[in-house]
Amino acid sequence: MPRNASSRRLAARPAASASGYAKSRETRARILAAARAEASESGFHKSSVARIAARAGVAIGSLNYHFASRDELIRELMADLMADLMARLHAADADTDPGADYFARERAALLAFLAHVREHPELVRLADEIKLHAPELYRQGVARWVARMSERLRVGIAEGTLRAMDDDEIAVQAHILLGARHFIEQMIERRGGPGDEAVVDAYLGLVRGGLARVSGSRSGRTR
Amino acid sequence: MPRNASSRRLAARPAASASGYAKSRETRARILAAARAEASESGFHKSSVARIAARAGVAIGSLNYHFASRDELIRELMADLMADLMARLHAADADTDPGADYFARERAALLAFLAHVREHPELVRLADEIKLHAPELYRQGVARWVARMSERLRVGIAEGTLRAMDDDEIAVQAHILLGARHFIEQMIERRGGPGDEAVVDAYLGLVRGGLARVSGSRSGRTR
Amino acid sequence: MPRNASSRRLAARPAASASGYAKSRETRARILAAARAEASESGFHKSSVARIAARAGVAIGSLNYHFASRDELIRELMADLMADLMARLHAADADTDPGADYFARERAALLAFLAHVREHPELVRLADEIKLHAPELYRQGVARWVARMSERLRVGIAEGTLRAMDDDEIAVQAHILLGARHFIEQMIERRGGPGDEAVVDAYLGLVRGGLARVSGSRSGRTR
Amino acid sequence: MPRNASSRRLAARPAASASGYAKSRETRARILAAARAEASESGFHKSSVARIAARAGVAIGSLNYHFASRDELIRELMADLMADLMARLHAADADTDPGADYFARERAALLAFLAHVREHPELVRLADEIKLHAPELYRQGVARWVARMSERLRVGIAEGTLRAMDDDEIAVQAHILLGARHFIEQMIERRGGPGDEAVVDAYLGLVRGGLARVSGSRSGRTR
DNA sequence: ACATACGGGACGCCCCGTTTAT
DNA sequence: ATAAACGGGGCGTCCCGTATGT
Repeated sequence: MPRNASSRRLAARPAASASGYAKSRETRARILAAARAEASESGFHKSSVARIAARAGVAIGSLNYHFASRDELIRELMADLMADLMARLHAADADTDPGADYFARERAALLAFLAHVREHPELVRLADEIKLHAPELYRQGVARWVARMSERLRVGIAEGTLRAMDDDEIAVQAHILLGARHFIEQMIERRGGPGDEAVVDAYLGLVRGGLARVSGSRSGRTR
Repeated sequence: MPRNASSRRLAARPAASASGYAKSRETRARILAAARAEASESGFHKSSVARIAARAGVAIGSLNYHFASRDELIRELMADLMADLMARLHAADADTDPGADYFARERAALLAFLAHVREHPELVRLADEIKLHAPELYRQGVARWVARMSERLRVGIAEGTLRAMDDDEIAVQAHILLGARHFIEQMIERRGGPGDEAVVDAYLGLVRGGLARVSGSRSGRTR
Repeated sequence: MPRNASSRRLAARPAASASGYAKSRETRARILAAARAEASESGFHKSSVARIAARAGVAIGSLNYHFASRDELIRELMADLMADLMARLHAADADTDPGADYFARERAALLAFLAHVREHPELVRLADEIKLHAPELYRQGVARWVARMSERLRVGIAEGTLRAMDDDEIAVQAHILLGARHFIEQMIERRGGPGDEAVVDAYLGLVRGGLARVSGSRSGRTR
Repeated sequence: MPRNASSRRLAARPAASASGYAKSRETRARILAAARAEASESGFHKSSVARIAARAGVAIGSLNYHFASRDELIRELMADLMADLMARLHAADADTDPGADYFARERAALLAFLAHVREHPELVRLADEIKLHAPELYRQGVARWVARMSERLRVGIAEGTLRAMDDDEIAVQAHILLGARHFIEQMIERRGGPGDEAVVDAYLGLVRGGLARVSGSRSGRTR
């Protein structure tokens, strides 16, 4: 009587990668693209396999052929998205003028990042969903991001732009800077608020010199 | 969150508030409590009315009697949670020594907040879920939070602890500080990382004096 | 992400019996009747909940309200069928003339049983399916059946119609007689074969005197 | 068993037998073996083509290449199993001492049969499944079995061990004996019951002399 | 008024046997 | 002989509306 008793995993499914068949890869890609489109519109958790299949123009069974389950598909999609996001940040860093100092580099990267987010506003929501539904994946992305930022902080210190910090403080600051960025996304959604540049400059003002009033007789704001 | 868009209105239901009947209020409260418990364990979107009813020990129909729909119940629950969170932050602020300066007050409030989050770790996840499923609600909470923090920044400026800022910059800084807090939650989840105090102090170090190396004749880290 | 992770059992469902609501009982009965009709036509394993619901004239959701799952419904149906079958056999026994001897009683009961099977030919198939899909249930039925037949064998011995047997042999003989009955069902399906009475008499001939040739002039059990 | 009734015929497929290609025959055999293993573990109706293919280590399409459909594969498998079972019984008969009388021969054959069933307990269940899903096949097997047993009854009569019977009674008795065997399988599953020999002897006791009490000096059939 | 019992469908996912392309 | 794609159901879950007490 038990209908789902055994549930042994079925073997047959493509080698998950590098299947020699061009068509297969293309279909797989089409499915992933459709899933991404769906998720962008309605979020991951609303993306039913039926809708994804319909949008991809394939039969529902094909999803099951290429992905063991909806979860696996969604998870792969999430991983892809995180990877894209990381790659994008990477690229933003790489484009910055190597002659500039830490703050200038940071400014350029930040603006590039904001521009990207503006072009793909769904990314913010999707990232939040990843945080919710696949925390490890999200944590992983954060870890990589933090590692990268820590590295840049170290460069800033080495070149004399930033004050000295030990490793622990570097890690903490990297996290905090990330948090700030995280919220910048939100802030720029406000209609009619200050533009990207004003926001970024305010942020960099904080990072550069803090908020404390400079004591002593004269000014000397660092900038 | 909205599960189906129809939402035809139905006739009889209690005046939604201030029903004079004690039993009714109690049942309503039991349902909300059960829903909160469910959501804490499995998140809002997994909290089915059936499970909530079972946990509350009432019939499934009672939910529909007291709340027009699952969505309305969830929404009310979310609002409650946000209110609680705000109240908590309020309280944290109120407890701080009024004689201290901005940074000292901020430190105390931040530690109190972290302690609260540590005691109720589900709050972080639930807040994220609210952000996802009821963005306006979340935005609302953020707005209040930012307003509060802006006010405190102004106090700090007035008392001479913080440097002068115009309204726009105050708003931006308030958002950024919020973002930092937001991420602090994440960071303290790291096993074996630095303790709460170290994190908070690093954060305050950034806020106080920034990260730039202090040029000029003498060093003088601001701290 | 996991969709079916927890699967905690949901509370709400009728008290399974003696619900005060007449309508409920009737619906439940209608569902069971529809399921029985379906199973009679196509067997248990082909009876989909959709078809049963359609035949019963209720919505699919109602099945789930009255029965936790298809399995539970089918199982209850199987139990009912076994109970019916047992009751039928009981009745057949009860109807027999108490003055007759063991063989006469057995003959009457057997013919009654065969008549019942002829009227409800699906019973045989369904019993086989029960044996396959719910062996414990089947075993249970067999146990009761054997107990009953053992009792009758004892009566036959006590009244002097049957030879003496110890308990072990009684049990074995009861099983064997059951097996014979079991096959009688098959045999009478043969088109154009001997009629029920001939079959039963041949069977009783075996049970009475065995197949061994009566050696010598008089009796002489071969053994 | 028939899963969908369409069964449109398709073109190319091996000549179904005697394909000259060694590899082909071997693959076919591997598939059948895998199917038999699957069925032994989980029964025919749970044996999905996917699982069979996985177990056989061939692509899922190969099944359809070698067998027109799942049904055909299962059917062939069932036929094989029945043939094996018949062969086994044949062998059991052949091994018996030709000098012995009917009862002794029967005893030996029965014990051999029981031993075989004990070694391959899945056979009972599979036979039941065949009965359910492919009744004609089962009927066929039964017919052959009965023919064989009738033949042996005739031999027993001819040699003077059994009493005289006309053809009809022989057929009926053969069926009944078969039924008894059928149930013996069940009985020996009982834990702690009497051993095989005791069961067989009780059975033969019944067959030999019946259950009626031998009255007085002379016979006195009760009826 | 309050609470419950009952019934109704709409999806959701996944599995299955099969047919086209390679 | 395989890989890839197909579409049909299967079952379970869910939220809601209505009828029915109390």
